[in-house]
Amino acid sequence: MLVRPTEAEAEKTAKDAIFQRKTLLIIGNCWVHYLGRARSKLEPGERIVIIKADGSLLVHRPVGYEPVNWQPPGCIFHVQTKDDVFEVRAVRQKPRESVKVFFDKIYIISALSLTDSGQFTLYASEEDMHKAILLKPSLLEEDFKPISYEKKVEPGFVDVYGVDKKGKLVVVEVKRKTAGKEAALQLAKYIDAIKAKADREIRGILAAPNIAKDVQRLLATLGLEFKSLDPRKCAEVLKKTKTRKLEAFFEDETN
Amino acid sequence: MLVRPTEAEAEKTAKDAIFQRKTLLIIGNCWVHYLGRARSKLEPGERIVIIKADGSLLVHRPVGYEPVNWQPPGCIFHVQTKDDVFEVRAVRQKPRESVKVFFDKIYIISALSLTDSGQFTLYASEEDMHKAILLKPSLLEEDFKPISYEKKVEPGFVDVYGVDKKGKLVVVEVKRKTAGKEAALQLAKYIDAIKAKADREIRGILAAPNIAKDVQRLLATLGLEFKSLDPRKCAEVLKKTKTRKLEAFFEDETN
DNA sequence: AATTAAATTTCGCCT
DNA sequence: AGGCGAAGTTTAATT
Repeated sequence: MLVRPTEAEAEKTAKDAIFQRKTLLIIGNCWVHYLGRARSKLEPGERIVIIKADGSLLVHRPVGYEPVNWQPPGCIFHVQTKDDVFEVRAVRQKPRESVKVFFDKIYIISALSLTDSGQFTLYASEEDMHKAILLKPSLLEEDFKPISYEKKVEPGFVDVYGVDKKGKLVVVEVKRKTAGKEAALQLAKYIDAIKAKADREIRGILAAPNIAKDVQRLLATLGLEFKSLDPRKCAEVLKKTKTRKLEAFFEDETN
Repeated sequence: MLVRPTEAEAEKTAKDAIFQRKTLLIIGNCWVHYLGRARSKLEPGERIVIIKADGSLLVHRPVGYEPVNWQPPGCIFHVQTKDDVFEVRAVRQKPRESVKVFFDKIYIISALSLTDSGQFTLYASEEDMHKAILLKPSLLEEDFKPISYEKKVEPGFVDVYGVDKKGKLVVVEVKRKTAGKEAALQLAKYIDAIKAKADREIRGILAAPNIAKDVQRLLATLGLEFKSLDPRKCAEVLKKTKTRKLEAFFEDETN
């Protein structure tokens, strides 16, 4: 790690770090040009720039969650110094775009060998909610029997598909947060598509923690139903139920 | 900036930085718990953690564009050391959620006073506006058919050149900002030049986000037309249009 | 405050 | 490689 390096030192550090696939951290005064899907210009200021081993680049201002400029993984980097300005260029193909970062002052440059094999787990995703319904169909309603999962029905994929206690077909659209009108419309779209093929009566259920204000009315208009479903409760169901059970379910599905 | 600080040093640095609204950078071995809209757990590994002046938090692994854990702006931070573990907790209200980062090794901790007032502009240049018209001629008017682009016509270059639905020649002058009288005069000059060669009736259209007050009258006098054209709308057209198409346009410029 | 729509969205899964 | 949908999406604009 170097504090207040010369351009030459910075250039060598950067080139070595990129070549050795280390994480490169640069803090300094810079300006940025981006050209690709759009085009942008960032006037000079002090920022944190990170270049990762996978070829991604981040330019972070002192405020904001999002990087002001960036490049997704897979870039090729070019480093050079010209007229006392240290330049890093990250070029991506497909889509063709480039980010150029120009430094006139570098406060810190550091090549880091970070080791990170730690597992990341996220609980209570929408997919978890699908699985929870499969494991415990009563979450949706009594005597609901799931038939398939993420079934393709032409406009896209039905989240959960099954029959109710009267044997009527049920299509379920699951949302992990407050369902907006797009969820209701998506469900309606699926139901229309299925009706067009099999001319049967079908129930459509929108399952989500809750629904936006006007959507209740929209659902009624479309002849659809709403069922409150809590993602946390789903996560608990998954946690309690042995993984084996889920595996067993999917085995049956695939055979 | 401290290298390999003790927990006590780290704690003091962190507390001071947060209190003084500096940017705090911590690199070390950590694990992370998140609880809020969802729930997540990240096992130990070496990462870069950034706490910004606006109360946002980022945990970056050595790969990936996105932070593995984060907190949007507006958090309240708590720092403490317990059992040789240095902990930073970021709490957000609405929605209520918290991220806890636990360090057992800190390689670098740095409190940065970054000054960044540089303007960021994401823009459609005048050239982008030309391209947008080529991609979607209806931006100018229905059934407009572009013929050429930046065509040389002696006094200079015509921005866009085409025919309208009646087959009449159309010369378009594009301006990214409010068009002044010089734009109108320039357009008139091009049209005169073309008329001198091919003795045909020609429409002249000045396309810009808007025009200065007097210029409307000048245009009428010169027998020219004005068409409101929003650069941002042009940028959207470019963005929406197939990336492949865009690549072709940008290919020459991204190097 | 809620909600709708866009983002240089990114990311993952599947055809 | 392309297409679709989810995301702890975030963010800006609109109601």
